[in-house]
Amino acid sequence: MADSPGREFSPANEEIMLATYRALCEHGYADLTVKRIAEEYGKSTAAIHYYYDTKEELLAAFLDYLLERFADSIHDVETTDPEQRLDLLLDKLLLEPQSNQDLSVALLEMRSQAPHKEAFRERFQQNDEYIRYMLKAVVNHGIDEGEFADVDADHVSRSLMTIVDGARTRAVVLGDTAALETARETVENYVDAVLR
Amino acid sequence: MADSPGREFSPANEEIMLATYRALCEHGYADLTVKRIAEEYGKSTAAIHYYYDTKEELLAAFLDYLLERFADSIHDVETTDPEQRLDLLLDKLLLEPQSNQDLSVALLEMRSQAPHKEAFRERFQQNDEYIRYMLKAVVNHGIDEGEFADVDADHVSRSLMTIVDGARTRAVVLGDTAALETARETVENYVDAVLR
DNA sequence: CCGGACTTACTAACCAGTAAGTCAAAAGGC
DNA sequence: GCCTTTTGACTTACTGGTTAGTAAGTCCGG
Repeated sequence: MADSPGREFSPANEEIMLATYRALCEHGYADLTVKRIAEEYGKSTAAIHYYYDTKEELLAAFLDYLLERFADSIHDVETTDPEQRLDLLLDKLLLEPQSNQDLSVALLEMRSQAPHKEAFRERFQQNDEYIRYMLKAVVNHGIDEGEFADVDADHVSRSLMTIVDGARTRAVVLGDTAALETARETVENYVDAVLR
Repeated sequence: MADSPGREFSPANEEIMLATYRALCEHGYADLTVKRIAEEYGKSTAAIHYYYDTKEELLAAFLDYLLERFADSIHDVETTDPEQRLDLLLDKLLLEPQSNQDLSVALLEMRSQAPHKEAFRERFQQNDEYIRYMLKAVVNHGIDEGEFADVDADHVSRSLMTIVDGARTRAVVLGDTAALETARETVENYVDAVLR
């Protein structure tokens, strides 16, 4: 699961990913051009096309880069006590995005392109599946230990992700900076009511 | 509150709104051009510019058109019993979008542009405020009648909208056709747990 | 002297918006 | 009731700007 294609990651590649990241935060996805990425990269647009034939290919690679890092940071939650572990996971999902508003904006723009771009859709689906898998695991663990009520872990984790996605969407669309914290409470209420 | 600017709605204007609607559903927001709207309209691009100086102005008018219609359909929920009325409102919010997937896709694309386009942001904010106002009203009504527990109606309505927005986002981004129905259950659980 | 990592210069396509002209129907004068 | 003029609703043709992607050449390290 580490890296899917064989090519990945000369140092130049990593620099292009970082340049794409900066260009994306600065201009948003809708105004993200190869030229702007090249400017952040400090070279010509043809230098970008030397590594990536098309813009689409570059952006697919960038999504891999970004989502893999996010999945890794989720994976690093080490606490094993279900109660505590679920709390930490929800913190990661809901309080992390506050640290980079520009990225959240760009990510929603990219997410909204999923219906039109299969490469995007696949990656967002895979990422969502992975996070829900982690949530299901901790919920089932809690059930086994007798800490949580005997619920449908799949349904609960879908509900949690719905609240997470809703909060992220509202934070971006409405500029509601409190949306994530509010949702952190909502999700706590929900967990209290359903799991305990 | 009926119509804000003075100009609105010669029959030609209405036809352009419908043409924009069709072009948007067919091509998505990212690929929405004046030319494509003109094709749906059956006239030249200059015919569009005869009525709207800029594309931005046209799209702002279109959002007014669309969101006003949606607000009207929410307004038409007539039941007064709080329990039943809340159910009907949530049905409208969560089961309506299933009927037009293409529009849902385009709307999320437009929502994701809110941080970059003030005209969009204002309109989505106003729409959200109106819907939350309706939800708050019914929750407070239920509290007054002794049907609901004495909760913070503002917080509850924000939570409900977070679930609604999350479900819509997931339906579009992940192509999860069951997301809205799943969220309908989630929201029912939440209402049960918090209000009763 | 060869090949990887570029650069400069270009193309073809597309975009929003404009300028100038067309045409039918309404308005106005008598 | 007829002629003329104006005006509203366009069309065709165009502009300047931007885009992703390409072709051909350059330079430097091994």
